[in-house]
Amino acid sequence: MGISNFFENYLKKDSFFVDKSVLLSSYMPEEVIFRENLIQEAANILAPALREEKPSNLFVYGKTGTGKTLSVKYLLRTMKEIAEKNNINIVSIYINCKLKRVADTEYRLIARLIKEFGEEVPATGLPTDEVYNIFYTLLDKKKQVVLLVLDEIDQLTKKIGDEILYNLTRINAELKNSQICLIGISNSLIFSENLDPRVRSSLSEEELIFPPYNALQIQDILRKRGTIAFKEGAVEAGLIEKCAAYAAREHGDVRRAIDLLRVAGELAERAGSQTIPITYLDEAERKVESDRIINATISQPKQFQSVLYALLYVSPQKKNFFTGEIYEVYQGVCRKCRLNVLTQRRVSDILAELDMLGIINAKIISKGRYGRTREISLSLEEGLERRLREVLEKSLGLA
DNA sequence: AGGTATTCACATGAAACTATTCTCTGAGTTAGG
DNA sequence: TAACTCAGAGAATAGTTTCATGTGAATACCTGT
Repeated sequence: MGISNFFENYLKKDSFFVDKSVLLSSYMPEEVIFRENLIQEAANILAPALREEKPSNLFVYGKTGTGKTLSVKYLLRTMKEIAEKNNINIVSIYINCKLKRVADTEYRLIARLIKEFGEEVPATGLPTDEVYNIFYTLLDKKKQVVLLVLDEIDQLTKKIGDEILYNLTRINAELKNSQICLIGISNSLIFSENLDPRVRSSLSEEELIFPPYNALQIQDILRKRGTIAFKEGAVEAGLIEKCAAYAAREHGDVRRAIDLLRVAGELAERAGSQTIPITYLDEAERKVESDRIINATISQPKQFQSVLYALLYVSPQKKNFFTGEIYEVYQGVCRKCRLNVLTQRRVSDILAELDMLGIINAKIISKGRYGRTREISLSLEEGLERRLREVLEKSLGLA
């Protein structure tokens, strides 16, 4: 009874959210503000595609949340509209190379491309060059310009090297009808430095760098989205400013700022408030962070989790630990939950991964005569640490 | 004292291995004509 | 004889092991004063 009452009330209670989707990362605004110049430049580069000529390959650099993906998608969308209106055959394909089990290997990337052309290819079992051949013939069936966007391309090469990129750049030579133009998006500014020179030169014929937004720009963006997302007057004075300041502090990441605003809204709504007070921002920040860590953790394999559990297990007693110490504890954890014990080599890698994910802080230090190791410290909030421990105990089947 | 050589406890890299999931191929089997 | 079945070969992938090499600075060991 209580529950159905709750739902009734929930429906009646009018929310200050008008359109929450505006604050999700999937949202595509009508206009991309503060990026007009860069978009114009990119447009100049890609425009030949409208004349069915191959544009130069383009590379887009910039930190997370600087509007790279959004701008490129926006540009492609407009180009597509124009192309359709004028009966020009342009195919644009957007692929995020980071997506696990979708496009994070050579085989899967090509398989994904084939799928974009409407054919299916099995997830495994076929030799890679077979898949390449299918892709070639598919691509060359009719005359067209293909704009291929590879987002987070640095992740791809980090994982499997730059051979695919080399193959992709060479495709054009083999095609009779079609032309393929690569647009790479990378978070890392130094990405192309450790690339095969041949690939580098042909891949980054043109480059664009997206600088971070400053606090004022972030404010404007937040305000713009806020007015669509919330009812008027829902946002308390200073909220946007503080939210922007938080994000600007971290290299001007707008995505983060928008997340923060949304979560603060959700928290306020849940608390039954009519407006979003500034005070919710801190909690929102904490929630965003802990959700990120919990999610990252539960999607990892058991062995990974037990290493983390070992860390959490000793953390109340000490502040800093070394790899060797953790390995000792980890072995105990494995025995308890009947996992086979991995080598120290592997555990070392797992610790490095935990560092990458920002769950632990690890620094390689030399203790002189007493060797060289990682100095690890756990800097999680009390509440999160407890929650994480519970999650892990459950997942590992510990009482 | 000042200089250098060792040495520790791992880090980091590369290659190879394992288990799983999947395809393709072709031999053997079946059933209908 | 065409259709079907099913085992075996071969791929891709994630996670791991094995082997090999690298490394920063506290200490041990000199050396000449």
